Amino acid sequence: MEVMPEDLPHPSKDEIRIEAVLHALADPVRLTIVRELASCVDGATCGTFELPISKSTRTHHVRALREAGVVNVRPEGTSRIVTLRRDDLDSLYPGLLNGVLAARQ
Amino acid sequence: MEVMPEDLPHPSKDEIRIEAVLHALADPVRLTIVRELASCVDGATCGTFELPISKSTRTHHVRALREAGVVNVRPEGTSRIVTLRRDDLDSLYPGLLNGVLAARQ
DNA sequence: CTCGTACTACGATGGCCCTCGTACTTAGCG
DNA sequence: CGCTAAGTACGAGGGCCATCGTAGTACGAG
Repeated sequence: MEVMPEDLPHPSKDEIRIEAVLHALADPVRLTIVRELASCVDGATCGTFELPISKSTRTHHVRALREAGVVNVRPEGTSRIVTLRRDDLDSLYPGLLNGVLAARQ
Repeated sequence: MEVMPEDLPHPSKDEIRIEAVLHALADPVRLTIVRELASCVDGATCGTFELPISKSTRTHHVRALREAGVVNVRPEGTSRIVTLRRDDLDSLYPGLLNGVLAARQ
C-alpha cells in the first residue's frame, strides 16, 4: 500500500488482528498513550507521554502498540515519532476507535 | 434504571469501565461468545456455545464477560440465559461493538 | 572526541489469568 | 427418592506479561 522508510517492523493493514488490537488497548498505560495520540494530530515523541512509569516500561508499551498495529513509530534523530494508525483502524474496525475514545476517563 | 430479578451480580451501566470491557473482549474464546450472541437476538444458553473448552472454563469466561458488563446472565431453570448488553455498550462506547464485530474472522 | 539525551535490549520478578479436573448444587423428570 | 443435565466453586498448574534496573547503542551539540 504505502511505502514508508522505516526500520521498525509494523504489521501491514491486513496483518492486523482484532484480538491483538483489543489486548493492546486493554492496558491502562497504553490506553492513556492512545488518548494522548488522538488529541495531537502530528504524533508525539515517546518522551512526551506523561506517565508514572520507567523508560523501559514506556518502550515496552510503545512496542506493544506498534506490533499490534495500533500506532506507527518513525525514527527522527534520537527520538521516535509515534502516530495513531487511525485510517487503518477505522477502515478495519469502523467505530472502534471512536467508541474507545468516547469513554469517560 | 431497570429493575430485573437477578441473583448474579452485574455492574450497573455507570460502573462499566472501558478497560474491563476491552480486556474481556481481548480473549479469543470470549470474542467467539460475543460474536455468537450478536448473531442471535434472543440470547443463548451457556451450553449452546460451540467451543473446544471444558465446562468450568466456559463458566469462567461467561463470568468474566458478565463482570465486565458485556453480557447479562439470567437464570432459567438449570440453565443461564446470556444476552449482549448492546444498548449499554452502544451508548457508552458508540461504535465499539460494531467495530469489533466488523472484524474479519 | 566527549558528553548528554533518547531510546533499546536483556534478564529478573511478581502477579494475573486461562485452563482444567473434581466435587458440589440446583432443577426437572419419573 | 434416584437420576440426569446444567452450571458453579475451588484449587492447582502453567504461561503470559507489566514492571523495573542496568547496560548498551545511536544521534546531535559543542
